[in-house]
Amino acid sequence: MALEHLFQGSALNAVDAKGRVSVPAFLRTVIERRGDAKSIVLAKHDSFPALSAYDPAHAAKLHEKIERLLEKQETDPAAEIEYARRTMMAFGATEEVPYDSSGRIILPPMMRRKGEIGDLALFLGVGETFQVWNPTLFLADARIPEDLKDIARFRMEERGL
Amino acid sequence: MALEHLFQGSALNAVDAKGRVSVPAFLRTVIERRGDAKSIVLAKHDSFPALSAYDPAHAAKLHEKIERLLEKQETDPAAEIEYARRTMMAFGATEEVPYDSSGRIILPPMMRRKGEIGDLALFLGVGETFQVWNPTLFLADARIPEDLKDIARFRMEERGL
DNA sequence: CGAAATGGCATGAAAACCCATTGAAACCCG
DNA sequence: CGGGTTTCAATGGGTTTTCATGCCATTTCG
Repeated sequence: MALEHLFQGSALNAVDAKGRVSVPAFLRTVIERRGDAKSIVLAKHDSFPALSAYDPAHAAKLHEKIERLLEKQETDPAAEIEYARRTMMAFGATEEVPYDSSGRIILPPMMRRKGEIGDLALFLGVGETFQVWNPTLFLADARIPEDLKDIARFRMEERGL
Repeated sequence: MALEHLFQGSALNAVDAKGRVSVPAFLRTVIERRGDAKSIVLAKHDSFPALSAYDPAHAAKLHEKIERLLEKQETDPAAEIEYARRTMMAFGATEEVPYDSSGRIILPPMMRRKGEIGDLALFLGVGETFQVWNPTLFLADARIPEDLKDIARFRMEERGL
């Protein structure tokens, strides 16, 4: 996977009264290089109080991965439940949201709650996916390296906060 | 298989006095991208007290899957019974229902009973298919991950329940 | 004729769309 | 290298469209 197809970088954008946020342009270009969809898939992050996001093409790959797991043990009833759980999480617990011509999505209320996003959204590219954080929670999380927090602090100062 | 052809997302819709429900628009668009039918096939879910649903074109794939299961265990007589059971379920115990111009289906009474659907229907996209749940049963099922239940709870709060 | 099924229309809320502004970054060119 | 200009990203606001759903008209069938 070439670097042009990996998500990287950070940005701090405003969430407006309608719940709209601009997806940073540098993330959109990656999305559109990885496929031709102008939308992102949002999910609750597995371990952080934040959202995990990726392009639709990546979601399709996730699906194939799950399908292959099933093929290996399709007669086992316990495996069927496990398969059901995974597909439910991968697809039921996610939302695909298109961005408009100016690159904005509307943060679905459910995702906004799950990620505890207020009126600021910190975007963080992490390779195959990117994350969306409430910057305050990011700074408060003990598991986040200090150098990364410095970046968040810088982004906040940039806008006078 | 691209994401444009996979079911994902969730919604909680009302079942009216006549047993009609709107199939969420984001599921209908997938149905109509996978074929040109404006209908869905309903079946009792294999392992959950819920309904499993898919587009008519998907029924053929289900059949192939059952065939493959049979070939793996041809010599086992119990497997033959299992095959017969699955075939009967896959085709006999299903109903195809069209949705009207406003996207509504009439939940067949039998399916409504099988899925124990009351006056609320929780739709959950899970890739190749989607599920229709009584949200109360969904919340009560020990096999469902807590993160998914949060979604159901949110959908209920959204409509003030 | 009455009850139930079905199709079409009306409404309110939410989402998609369009245009305008601002401020910063990229660019150009002497 | 510097000053001016152009481009583009982020954001605000208003308008149109779509969706879910209630309601009513029409049909169907016992």
